[in-house]
Amino acid sequence: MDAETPARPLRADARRNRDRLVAEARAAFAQDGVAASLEDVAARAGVGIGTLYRHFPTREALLEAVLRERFDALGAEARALLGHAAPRAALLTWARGFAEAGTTFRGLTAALSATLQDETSALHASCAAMRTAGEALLTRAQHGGEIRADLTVAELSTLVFGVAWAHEQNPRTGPADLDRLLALLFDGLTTRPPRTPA
Amino acid sequence: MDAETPARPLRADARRNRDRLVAEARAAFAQDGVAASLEDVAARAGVGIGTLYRHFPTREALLEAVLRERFDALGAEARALLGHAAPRAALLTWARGFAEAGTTFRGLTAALSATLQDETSALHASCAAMRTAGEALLTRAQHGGEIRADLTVAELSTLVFGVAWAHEQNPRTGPADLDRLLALLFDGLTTRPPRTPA
DNA sequence: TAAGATACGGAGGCAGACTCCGGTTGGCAA
DNA sequence: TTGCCAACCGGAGTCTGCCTCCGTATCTTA
Repeated sequence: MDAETPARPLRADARRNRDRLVAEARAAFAQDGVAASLEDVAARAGVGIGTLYRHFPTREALLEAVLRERFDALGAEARALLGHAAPRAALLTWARGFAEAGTTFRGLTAALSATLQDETSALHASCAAMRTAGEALLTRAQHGGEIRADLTVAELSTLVFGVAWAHEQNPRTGPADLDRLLALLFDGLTTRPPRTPA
Repeated sequence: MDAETPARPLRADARRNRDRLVAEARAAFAQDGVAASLEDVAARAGVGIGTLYRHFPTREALLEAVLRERFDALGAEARALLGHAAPRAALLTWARGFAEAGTTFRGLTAALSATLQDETSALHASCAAMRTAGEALLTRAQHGGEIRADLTVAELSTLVFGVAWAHEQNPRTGPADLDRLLALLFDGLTTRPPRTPA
């Protein structure tokens, strides 16, 4: 599970190439979305396409390497939120982080959503900690009576990703719009006395 | 708005080929999703790829032809729902139809969402009536006090498409799951006394 | 410094989008 | 019925990107 310490350390040139590939992939994904040309990534990094594929057999593997740091941070943040006094607010904060992570690159939500179905994918494993922490936050908020008890983690993730994706589709929106959509999701579309902020 | 009556009627062979292309495209999209190979569509229809591109310059144009009937029916249904006694239930019914239309073919929600941003696209025009009818339904439900007054049509469409997309991502789900997700969206995730069905 | 394990690179095969233009044909006028 | 030509057809060709394979180059270690 720790790609940083394989049985044998990488040769110096291999290590160098791998690092440059990750850096250039990040730039390419940011510019062109997750569908960026891998040949272009290799060219930017000054290596051949064969080298890219040796290090990262699939696009998802490369994506995972690029996102690893972000995911780790989000998992840690989620665990920290468990100590937070307000369960519902903590869950909402986690959901926002989850949604934002999914919109880092254009098309990322779709890629994540697809690979999360596939338990053999590198991205799946990489997300697991983040989701597990989310589950704990959800359970706590439900025990506190602030979030409906019939909601499952799967449903919550699905909805949050759906909102993140929908937000990503509209090029004219900003972070405030994502907050607004998440608030609508949490509060619902129906008129009822607003819950006082937790 | 009426692509069926151009300045000059199509020549008999052209008409025949166009009809076969639409029929085969529907089958191919149903089988392989909206990313189905257009060369394959042309082959199934027994015409050259050039013929396909002459009739439908873009994948969206072909998609529009395939979906036209469905969209027209949904617009009509939405207008009929305006006479419905229960505004909130009527809006929810429309939302479900909207979401279901978006999941007819795998990948359709994404395609629709993308082209709806582009006012020059054929799909955009084709959806306009459907969305306009939805706006009327929303306004009515808001005037009745059943749906929060601060919700815009744009937000509602975004959220419904987000839910439809998220539902489509999970291959293990059925129509009942879509209903459940839409119910969560309408009612919200927060615990409050449930609204009595309108 | 030499051997061999490790890594590199890009040619090449494949697939699908889209264009272009020589050849074909349906439909109308005489 | 015939002849004409605008309208239409078809698929070869070009381009882009994915991914594999293997001869060559480089690093590491003894």
